[in-house]
Formats: sequence, C-alpha cells, structure tokens
Amino acid sequence: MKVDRIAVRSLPLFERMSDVDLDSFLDHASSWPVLTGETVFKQGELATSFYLLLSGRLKVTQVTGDGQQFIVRVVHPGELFGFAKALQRPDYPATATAVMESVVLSWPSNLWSQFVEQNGRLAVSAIETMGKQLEEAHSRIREMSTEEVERRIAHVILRLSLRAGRKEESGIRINFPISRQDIAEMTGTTLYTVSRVLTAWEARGLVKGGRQKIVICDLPGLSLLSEGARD
Amino acid sequence: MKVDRIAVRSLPLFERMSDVDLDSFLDHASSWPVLTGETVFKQGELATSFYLLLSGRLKVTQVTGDGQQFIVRVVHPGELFGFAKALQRPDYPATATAVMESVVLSWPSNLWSQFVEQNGRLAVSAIETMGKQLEEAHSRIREMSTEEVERRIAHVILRLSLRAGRKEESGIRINFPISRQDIAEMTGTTLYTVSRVLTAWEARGLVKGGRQKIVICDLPGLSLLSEGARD
DNA sequence: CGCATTATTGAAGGAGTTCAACCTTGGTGG
DNA sequence: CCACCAAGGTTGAACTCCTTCAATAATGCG
Repeated sequence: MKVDRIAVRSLPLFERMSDVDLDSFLDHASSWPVLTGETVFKQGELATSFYLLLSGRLKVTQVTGDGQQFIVRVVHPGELFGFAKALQRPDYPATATAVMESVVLSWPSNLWSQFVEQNGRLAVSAIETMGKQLEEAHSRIREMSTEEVERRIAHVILRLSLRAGRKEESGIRINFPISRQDIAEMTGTTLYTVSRVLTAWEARGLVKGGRQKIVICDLPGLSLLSEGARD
Repeated sequence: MKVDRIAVRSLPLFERMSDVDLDSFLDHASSWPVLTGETVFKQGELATSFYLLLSGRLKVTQVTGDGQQFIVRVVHPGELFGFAKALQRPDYPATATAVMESVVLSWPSNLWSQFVEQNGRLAVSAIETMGKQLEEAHSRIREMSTEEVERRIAHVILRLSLRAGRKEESGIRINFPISRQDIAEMTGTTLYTVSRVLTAWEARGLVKGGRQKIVICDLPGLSLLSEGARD
C-alpha cells in the first residue's frame, strides 16, 4: 500500500531526516490496516519486521509463565514498536493488539541496523524515543515501588490523557476503548480494585466512567491525588 | 587522567568501532576514581557529562517527592550511565553513588549527539544497550505487577548474580556490598520483609547472608523459587 | 573498645486480593 | 425494532500478605 509522505514527515521521529533519506527509508516500507482485536505480532513469534503506528491505538501485552497478563505499553500514533532487533532478540517479547482500527507501517527487521548506522539523525531520534520509553518505564517502577494503588491508577490515567486525551463537553476523554481490566494490567492491581477506585472518584466528581470509557472531569483534582494529596 | 585503550576496546559497547573512531572518542574523555559513598552526579543537577563505568559498582537512586528512595538500576563495569541528553533532559533524573571504589570515564554531554550521529556503530551499540535496559525495566514492571515479594527478591538476586556473581567455596557471592535496605529499594518492599525472606532462605540452605553480603548456595533452588515453585 | 550502622524478630494493623453473586450495557440477529 | 446475551462492571465479605512500629541483637569500623 502507498505511504503518505506528508503525514510521515510531520512525525517527530523523522522531522530532522533529509528528504532523500526519508524517501529511501519509506521505499522499503509497506502499510496496512489492523482491525480492532487483531494482532500485529504475537509473543514468541520470529521478529521479521519492525513497525510504526500511523493511526489508531495498540496495546502491547506479555503473558507470564503462570498465565498472568500485563500491559507493557500503549502504542500511540507516530511511535515505533516491535523493534526486537534493537534488543538483540530473534523473537518478539510481547504481543501487539489493536484496541481500535489502526494503520501500521512495517519494515523488514534486517534493515534496522542498516538504517540506524547509515542515518545518524534516525539513530538520534530512535535513541530519544527509547530514552523516553526508558524514562516512562522507570516512572512506572517508581510508582509501583512507592505508591498506593489509587495514586498509581491516577498516574496511568493522567499519562494516557496526555497522549490520548480528547476534549469533550463533560471533560477530557481517553480517546480509545479501555476497560477496568486494562487499567488493572497497567497498574499491577485487580479489576475489582480499579472498579472500586473509579466508583469512589465518580462520587467525588473527579471522573466519569462507563463501559470501556473514562472521562476526566477534574484534572487538577486528579493531579493532586496522583501527587499524594490525602483526601 | 590517561585512558587505557586496551581495556576500553574489550567492552561490548566499542568492540565494533574502528580504531580511528575509538581514538577520536577517547580523546575527549577523562577518567577518574570515585570512592565508596561518593556520588558521580546528583538528582536535579545540570547534566554536563555522560559516563562509562570502567570498574567498581554504582547504584542509581531516585528520591520521590515524599522522600521515599528507590534504586533505578545498578551500574556494572562497561555500562554507559548518566546519558540524560539521550532522554532529552537538561538535568540528571537520579543520583549515581559508588557502593565500592570505582573508576569512571566521562565526556561532555554536548558531544553525545555528535558522536552518535557520526558513528553508526556507536549508535547501534548505544541502542542495544538501551534496549537491554528497557527489557530489564519491563521485567521489573512485570515482576512487580504479577509476583509476590519472595519471587521478586529471588529475581533481583539472580539478576545481580549474573552480572556481579563471584564463585566462592560456599557458593556464588554478590561481589559488592549490598544491604537489606538496598534489596528492598530494588524490589519495592521493606527491609523487614527482605530480612525475613533471607532468614527463611538461609534456614532452607538456599543462601547465606551477612552484613551487606549475600552468597547463593543453591542456585537451581533459587531459580525454581523465582519461577514460582511452591515450597 | 565503643558506637554507629545494619540486621533480626515479634505483634498489631491495614491495604488490597480473592471469590462469589449480581447488575449494566450495547451489539446482533430474529 | 426490541429481546437476548455475552462482555464488561459493581459490590460485599472474608482473608492474607505485607507493612509498620518497636525493641533487641549483631557487626565491624575508627
């Protein structure tokens, strides 16, 4: 499928790349749609490609040996994912699933090293992308080490609202379907506890819930809570 | 201080770099010793340099707003650290402290982008290094999400033994001073719980404790435990 | 040797999990 | 069009793992 150069050009990852380099990069790419619930790749599969999300939203999940699932990250438009080769792995360590209709770009895995070596700007961008991810991962570790469940849930929702928040009449809505179970898998708790916390918040007017839906009504209030304000 | 090229050459980070590139890289570096308990940089300081640990051992810690400390990572010889610029940050997000006598190499921060852009192999290496860190961070998140304290402690100790294990008569010793408090800050628990777990393990012959000391006596047994074997 | 640092251990309490039962929602097809 | 029903959500009660606090013991450095 043909790739829209204008759309790609505007992504942070490529903004500093020359036109010539961008063209040679995109020449090897192919783009295709992913329907809700479909997977781009599965945990344990051979890593034949690396990807860029053009539109939509994915969740990247891991299943542990004893069958428990958790969400490694949410992929937002413009982000690279599935670059297992950068981790020196032959296989994908996790599964990428579309939570809404999405479009992805893909390249053969073996081009990764070549592109990075040949194109310094891409390398710097890739490192910055990974750096951001690393920082976010450390934030999650810190939160899980030191914070109670309620604050962790607040942090996750605030983080999502930054990258997927959409203003509505009643507040800022997380702009993709997300269940209590999903939030539980992002915060290391159970769907029951998430439900209880969200119900309590709704009673205090902080958020408005719904089936696979969250709307933030009182952003400052939620921020305060995430920073450990006692109520 | 003069830099030992032979020693640096053998590090994974530089093994694929040409002699000329390595020389130009090392020409800008300076090396110096860090005594036990001293810091290389402090959380919040302006990130003037990035570093490579030549020998010894560091812990990288963060203090949260409400005064709780936790260990972001342990830096082993040969690893890059303090590359805040890669995270697009002006300041260091954490504090790096020597837990034993160490030697570090440092470069001015502003050379980071330049080196990465000009030297594809370094870029690939740096990305692989960050990839490893990212993978480890995700492991920690997974463990904190899904595992009980005992298994998390087992994982941390096994991970440390891979990178800092030294064979002794009685077993594999973690080759740097590490307290119960340290392990607690790496696993998101309290020093009391760590103490209780280690005492129980010692009774079962899995490890041998001591002041700032851990020796693994039964590696297979500990591995089993980390994978969730019920006792 | 003295003392600060680190480690152990008991008891009480609490935050969150687990299990079970029940309720809501919205998409599908009859 | 609306009734059905599977997927998602709520809520109560019991339980448990871990924390917290406090008191005591061991270690090794200066």
